Amino acid sequence: MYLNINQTEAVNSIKGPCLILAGAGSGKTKVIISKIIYLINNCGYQSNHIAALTFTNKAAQEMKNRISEQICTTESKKIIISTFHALGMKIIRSELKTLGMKSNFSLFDEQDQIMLLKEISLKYLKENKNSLKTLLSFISNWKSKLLTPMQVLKLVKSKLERIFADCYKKYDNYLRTCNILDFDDLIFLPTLLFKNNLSARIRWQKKIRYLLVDEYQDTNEIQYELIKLLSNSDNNFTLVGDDDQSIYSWRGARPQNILLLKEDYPTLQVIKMEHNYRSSQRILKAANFLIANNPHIFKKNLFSELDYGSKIKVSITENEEHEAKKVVKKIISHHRIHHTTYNDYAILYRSNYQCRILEKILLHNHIPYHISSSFSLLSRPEIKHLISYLRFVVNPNDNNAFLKIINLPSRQIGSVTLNKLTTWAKKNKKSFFDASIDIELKKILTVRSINNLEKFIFWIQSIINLVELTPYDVLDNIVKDIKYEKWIYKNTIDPNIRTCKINNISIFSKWIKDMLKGNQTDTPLNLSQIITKFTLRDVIDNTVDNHDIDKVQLMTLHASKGLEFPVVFIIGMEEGILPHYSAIADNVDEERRLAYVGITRAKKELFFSYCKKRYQYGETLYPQPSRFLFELPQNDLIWTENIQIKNTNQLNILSLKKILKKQFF
DNA sequence: CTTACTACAGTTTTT
DNA sequence: CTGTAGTAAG
Repeated sequence: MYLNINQTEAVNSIKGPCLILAGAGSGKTKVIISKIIYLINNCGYQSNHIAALTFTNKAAQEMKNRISEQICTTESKKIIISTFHALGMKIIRSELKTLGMKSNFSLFDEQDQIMLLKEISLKYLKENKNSLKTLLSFISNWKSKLLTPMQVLKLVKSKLERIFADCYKKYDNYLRTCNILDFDDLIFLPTLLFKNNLSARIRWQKKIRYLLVDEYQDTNEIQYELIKLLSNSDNNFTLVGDDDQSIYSWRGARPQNILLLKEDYPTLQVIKMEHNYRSSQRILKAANFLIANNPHIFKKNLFSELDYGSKIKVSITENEEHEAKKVVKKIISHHRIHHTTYNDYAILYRSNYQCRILEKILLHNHIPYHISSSFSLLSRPEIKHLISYLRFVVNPNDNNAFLKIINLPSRQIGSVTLNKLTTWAKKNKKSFFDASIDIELKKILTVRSINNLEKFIFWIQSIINLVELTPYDVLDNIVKDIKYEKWIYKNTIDPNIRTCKINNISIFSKWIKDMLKGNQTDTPLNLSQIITKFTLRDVIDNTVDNHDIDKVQLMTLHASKGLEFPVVFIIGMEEGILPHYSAIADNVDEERRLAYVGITRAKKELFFSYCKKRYQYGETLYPQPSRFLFELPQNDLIWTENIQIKNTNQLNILSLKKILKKQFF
């Protein structure tokens, strides 16, 4: 692999802490991969002593793929390449004893968290999904500052904070007693462990002798702490980041971590990579113009030596359907003229819902496309439901799973029975499952309820006894016993959706089969591991081999980070969409970085578009073009029509409503 | 206890 | 507009 001077320096700096400030398209992944190979081949590191961390599964997958092209699979498989959360999971699983945990824990996703918090906060907060989300983010933020409920309770200032802190305490108690973890715990527990337990810390420092972190600007406080704790006395690690691509501050990411690093490690080597190998000069110029409107931590001067390239087009469209049609039409003609492949094209958007209309138009025109959403199959209700069954089988204390499966399919156990059950269980501090087998409870239930409940318990016990079988067989038995297909048949009217759902189930069970097969070298995954992998979305999509099939790529701007495409369309360039309503008042910088990420994905051609008219929730809006369009070098743009910049007093009603809502909240 | 209807809220991004 | 959650009738 050819490397330039800076890249070579970045690869060769293996003694002590090393920070690489890598601009978009400067060969960041290439450097990480080269460095890993260098460590193995030239520096005597064993591959199982190297860990590379990323933030998204997609990035981890990409890195795995690229590294297995370079070295043999047996070696590349030993390298830990995973997300922070997946590494946390690995640490927790191997430190169960030290942590005093049982192996059959459940992992809560956001929906589970909300469900639980709703229950907990019932007394304090009005039923309001918004306040639940706020509460959740408070708890998450506390956890990412390594604060326990007790510590938080001492710190609280306002009344509301006090309520939130109480909820945090209850929430935490609940999780611990039911043997449940949430996403934050996957970082929290290992960090706390390493802080308090030196031998555990040394154990892992010996295991991970060289640490690399991609997208370092996205680390939050606790992740930074974890990196510190994992690095041994020599501080041999490499962090790669770009503050202009920090787009996860809503998840607690702190780009300032880049600055802190210099204070914490005075010997830090800082290497800048400013040569962009991806985009035409014009595209890069546009990106630089845009991002110049943001404050900067480090000065950076990104340059390209490629052709100047063709002009950037801004297409003004009538409405969202017209917009989608224009994009698709452009792809068709471009494809024909330039003899490209379909996967040369990417359509990027701010929010997921924007892809629906595109999907419709693409389908209509028989253009192959692939939507990378955050794993669609696993978010389908029929699959989530099955996962709940599996979760309950592994951890019968998982009350959320219990509630989700108890009456689906209907077992004649309705809200009356469940209310009695849950209140009794709470009063007696038992899990719902333990409560259902308790003789005391039966005194307050009707005979019919008792019978129905006993029938269920008897059955689920028989399934629990199957856990020694393969996870695949467990699932198979559940699906058969609850006559799931029949139930779906009965409850789905549309025959297409019906087949789709039934098909999803077989895909799902095939996945489990594949996961068991794929790991034959190590000990096979158990059911608990499989479920947590699903919850973390840490699965490879085998249903479509995206690399072989030629498809137009559709994804959110967030999902596009780290990828590149010859031709990029960014749609919905409107005030309210990009920048998003919720950010217009206070966080435009991050939206700008988002636009920056989108622009820098493009290698050769870039298209923007926006609608003059848009329908949302049945309302008609007349959005203004995004301010970002005006921040670009106008000489490099071609607008499809002359725009009259309207009086911006004419803020549309919806955005006004949203802004007001936000301020009052 | 289930079904069917009505109202209502909601779309930011990910592990 | 669409999907969900809560309510009233069966």
